[in-house]
Amino acid sequence: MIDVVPGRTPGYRATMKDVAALARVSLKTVSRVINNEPTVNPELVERVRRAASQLHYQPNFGASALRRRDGRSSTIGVLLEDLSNPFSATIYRAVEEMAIARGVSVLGGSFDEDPQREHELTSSMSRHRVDGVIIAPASHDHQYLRQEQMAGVPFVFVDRPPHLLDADVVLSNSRVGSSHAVKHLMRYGHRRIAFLGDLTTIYTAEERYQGYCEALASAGLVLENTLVARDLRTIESAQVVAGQLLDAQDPPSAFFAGQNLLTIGAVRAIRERGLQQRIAIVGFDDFLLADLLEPAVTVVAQDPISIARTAATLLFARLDGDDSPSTKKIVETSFISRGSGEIPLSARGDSR
Amino acid sequence: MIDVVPGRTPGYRATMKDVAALARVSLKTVSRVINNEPTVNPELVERVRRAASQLHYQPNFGASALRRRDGRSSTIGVLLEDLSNPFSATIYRAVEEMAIARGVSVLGGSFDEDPQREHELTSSMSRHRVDGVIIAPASHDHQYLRQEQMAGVPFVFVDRPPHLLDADVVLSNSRVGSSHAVKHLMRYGHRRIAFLGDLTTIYTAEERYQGYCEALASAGLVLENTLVARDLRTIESAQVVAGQLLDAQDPPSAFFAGQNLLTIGAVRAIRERGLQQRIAIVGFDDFLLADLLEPAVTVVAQDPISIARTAATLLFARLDGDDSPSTKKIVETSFISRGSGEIPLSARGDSR
DNA sequence: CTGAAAGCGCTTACAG
DNA sequence: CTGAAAGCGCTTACAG
Repeated sequence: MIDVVPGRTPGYRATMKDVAALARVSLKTVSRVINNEPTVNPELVERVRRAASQLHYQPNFGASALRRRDGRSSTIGVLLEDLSNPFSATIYRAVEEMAIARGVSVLGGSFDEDPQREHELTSSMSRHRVDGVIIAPASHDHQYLRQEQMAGVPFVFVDRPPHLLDADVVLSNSRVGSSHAVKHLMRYGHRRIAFLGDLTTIYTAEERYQGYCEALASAGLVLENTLVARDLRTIESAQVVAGQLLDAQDPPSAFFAGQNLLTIGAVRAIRERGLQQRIAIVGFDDFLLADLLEPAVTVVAQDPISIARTAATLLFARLDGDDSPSTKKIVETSFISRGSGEIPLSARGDSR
Repeated sequence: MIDVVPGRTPGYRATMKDVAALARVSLKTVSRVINNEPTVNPELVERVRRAASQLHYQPNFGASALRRRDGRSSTIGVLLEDLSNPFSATIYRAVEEMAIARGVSVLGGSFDEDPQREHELTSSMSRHRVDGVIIAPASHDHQYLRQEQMAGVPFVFVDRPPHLLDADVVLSNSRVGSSHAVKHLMRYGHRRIAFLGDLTTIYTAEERYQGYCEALASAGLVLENTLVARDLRTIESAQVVAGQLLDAQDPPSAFFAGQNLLTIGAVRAIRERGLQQRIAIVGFDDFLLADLLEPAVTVVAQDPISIARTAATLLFARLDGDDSPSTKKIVETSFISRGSGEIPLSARGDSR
């Protein structure tokens, strides 16, 4: 008798009206109780709660948002490169944590570096009337988001900056971290340092390449194009290309890999050739088990949790009314020496 | 003049009414065009589209769902253990792919094995009126979801079955996969095989333990409690416990680890002691780089993509009206021999 | 402290 | 093929 409401067909959901009827109060009183307005007679509150519970009443966020002044949907969008890669997944999870604490749900999406998909997903977010968006964009022209911004939806960019749009952004210091890594290799005597990079269209991939170039330039080294391979995306492609470099006439003595899958690919190529004690490598982005390989892999580590928290803090501040000028936050990278980056040049050829 | 609508303050969004006024048609005609109803004069279609585009009109899903007969929000919930772990993230991503193809957005959430959080997040999904839910539950009593089901919201369980609720479920064959793994170790002569397991409250952790027990029983071996460690969650805890086992009087000659973090912890403990060529180990769940360790790690691999696709296919079939009895799908595991599971018993102590 | 009326943006059900 | 009216579930704005 408590669970079953007679005369209701399956598919039925209780509404405020039903709760009001059962509690013998007006709709508006139910609304007050559900929204915890303090000015309701405790006895009525009790009656309404009992009725709501009996009918398993769940408020309809959509209907409430429709009429509300602020129109808030209690939903944000988190649109990243690929939620199945650890960097994106960690960011998503850290944002989720802060969102939940505010009673906000998260609509997640992955772009896979496809600008078309970015348009579709942001458009979908707009139709769902999300309250705000955290985005690691795939495209390079974000003017189209202007309308959403003007409609009051804050955007916080992560990992990659907005182009032709004024918005908050949280970035890793990719260039400095990369430059530092390459200088580190040079300190161990390396001069022929190969660079493996992701798609040139990706902001961070370009930054990491620039860091590599700057480090070479600072040592008066000439950039050698034969040692640079870009537009690599997968372990396999990096493995093939690194292998070709190692098999060439004048191979590199060290690698700097601009992304963790590329690092792994290069490590595979090096090990295939039994060169793991002779060829140095530093990777951008840490990865699980990097410390268990032999030698353990030296990396430039990002801090995705800090990036996510910074971004979510910015977003929620905007939602709470902060209308100060847009800001750009830089999250520093850290350098983790583990062995593979500390193989000196002289080791090359030693016991071949 | 195209981007700016005079007299509109920031925060303004065009509605169908605005589009109708600009296109000089009725609201209903705009609705027809937006919903691609075929019975509209092409000239009016054109006028409406132009007006919608000029005003940057984006339909309001919430308002539309409110009035619609089916009440569909074009949203599903995907609630998993932890979206930042690779198993959950892969499932999420594969579901996302299928959802996008249907124009459905995904609300994601993580339970972290907390039943309280499961209640909060499912309740939140209900208030958002999601059309369906894919869930890897943390709790063991799902009667409370009955109301949502009756309201027409299909639930598909993944990785863990529903309890006290009739719903579709997609599971890995954990028990068989585990039993196979342990028998594999026995084939290499091992008799003292340690088990490392996750929380006993987790369905799959229990199944894997049962598989371990069955394999021992099938060989007439007695289960030795000193070789069993459960309720382990992290790399660190597994590393400590595995280390204690290895340092004990009569240490195991092999490990079966019921989860990838536990496998990694055990591998660390084994390597700390320089025993990697003497102690065998098989892990449940594959992980990136398992093949690059020395020896490479033998695992029972799950197929999260297949689990996700099976679950999403079931869910969307339900949304399309399938009301056949609930089904239980089993996704087989596969065994990947890489070396660590093929270390024979005789190797123990050889060169210590 | 409580409630009746209007309206959020849209679709339904109907009339022309 | 097109449109005016009603209503989805709720909150606002107001009156008592």
